Amino acid sequence: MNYNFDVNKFIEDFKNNCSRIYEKTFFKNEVIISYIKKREQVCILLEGTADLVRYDRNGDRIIIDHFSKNDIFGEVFYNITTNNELFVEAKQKSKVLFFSYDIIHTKCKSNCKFHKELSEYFNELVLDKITDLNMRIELLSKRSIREKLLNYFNLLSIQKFSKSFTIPFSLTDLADYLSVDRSAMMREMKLLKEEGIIVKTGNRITILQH
Amino acid sequence: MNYNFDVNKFIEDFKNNCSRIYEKTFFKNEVIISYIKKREQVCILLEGTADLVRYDRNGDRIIIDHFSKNDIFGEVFYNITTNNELFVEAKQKSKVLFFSYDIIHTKCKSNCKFHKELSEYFNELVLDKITDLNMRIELLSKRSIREKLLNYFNLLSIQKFSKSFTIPFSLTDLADYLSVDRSAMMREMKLLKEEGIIVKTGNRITILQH
DNA sequence: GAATAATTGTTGCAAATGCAACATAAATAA
DNA sequence: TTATTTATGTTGCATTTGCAACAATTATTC
Repeated sequence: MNYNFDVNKFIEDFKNNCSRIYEKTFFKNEVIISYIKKREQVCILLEGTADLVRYDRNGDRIIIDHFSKNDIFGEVFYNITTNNELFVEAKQKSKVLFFSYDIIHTKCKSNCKFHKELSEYFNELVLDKITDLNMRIELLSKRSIREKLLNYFNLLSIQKFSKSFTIPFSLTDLADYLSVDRSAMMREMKLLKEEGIIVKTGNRITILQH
Repeated sequence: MNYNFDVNKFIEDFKNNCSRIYEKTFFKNEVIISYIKKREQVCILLEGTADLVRYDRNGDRIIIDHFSKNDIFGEVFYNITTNNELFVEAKQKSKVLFFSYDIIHTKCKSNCKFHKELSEYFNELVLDKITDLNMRIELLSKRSIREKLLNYFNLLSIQKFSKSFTIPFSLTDLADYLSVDRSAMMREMKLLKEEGIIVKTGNRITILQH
């Protein structure tokens, strides 16, 4: 998406002027942020990919969200009610922008223009986030593994403007994302292949009919 | 939740001053808004309850979201990609505030203070919305009907500050909301009762252990 | 480059879920 | 009030899904 907004220039200016925003790089499997009650940190993913993960009391891992460039995350968007740890983990080398939620809608002392820009940019990102979450809810609402897969493939296809695409997860992670058993998901993929609905070579999928 | 903000007074002032915002009352089963691509309507539910509903290509009804007082909804939050109609339906007599998304972040000609207030209030509501959506995603991620029910009951219990509460849905709708078969859900509720985990009389639940 | 770890792929079997069909109770309309 | 619709509650059976255990392939580390 194009926000008509030069993030990198903006960040440089902001960092020079504001000092309440900072950037950090993370490597694969590092924890970017662990959600803590009452703090109000917000992050924007500038580069890389990351997952919001929880291990629930059965030991099941849930991938609650999957982030890529320009996605926002942080504890402001979450009501922390249980004790189960909730954290965002880098899936590859990632650059992340950190700031506190309150700087977005309050002016800084110097009344700098960067706050205004961040605020506007942030609003766009928030709308995108809500849209993504709604799509994910529809995905999880599908009643069968088959429907979840087909729906997910369809979303990727629309995103990539093509009937062929690579799944941006490992299949193990995809199963956690769709909230189904991995082996059952593999079985269903096999059936979809056998029925001529998709072509699958490794993590690359082509939709033939839908 | 308390936003330290007098919505009703605000609305009166706004309607008198701005004319780009209006309020309407709906009765049970009436369609409040049908989501249309490219339009950018936003609604705030002032009174009553309503559901965001879709019928998918299998004829299954999905309750994508359930709204009560102060919830926001509208097509800005949705990417309309399929042809399946998507609409919000009043579940009881409801009062709804309508306006276009663009009025929130642009000043009106008279530079009135209401825009500023609406903008601030709106930001609070947006955060709440994201929090709700995230909770719902976790709920739908639960791997079994039992886990979904217990998780949902737990949320209600926290919301109502009590181990006893009334389910704000019909059980038929709750099944659609949790995205499970109604009879299977009833069976699971029965088991939870028999195992002494909950007490259930009609739509009233008491959690005994969890 | 060999050893180790992680991911993909497969299958039998048990358990959970959905489907269908129905009975009963409650709410709504005539 | 009575009739009609809608919601709740129940059960047998078929299907789907999850679990467990393993083989094969691909990445990663030493």
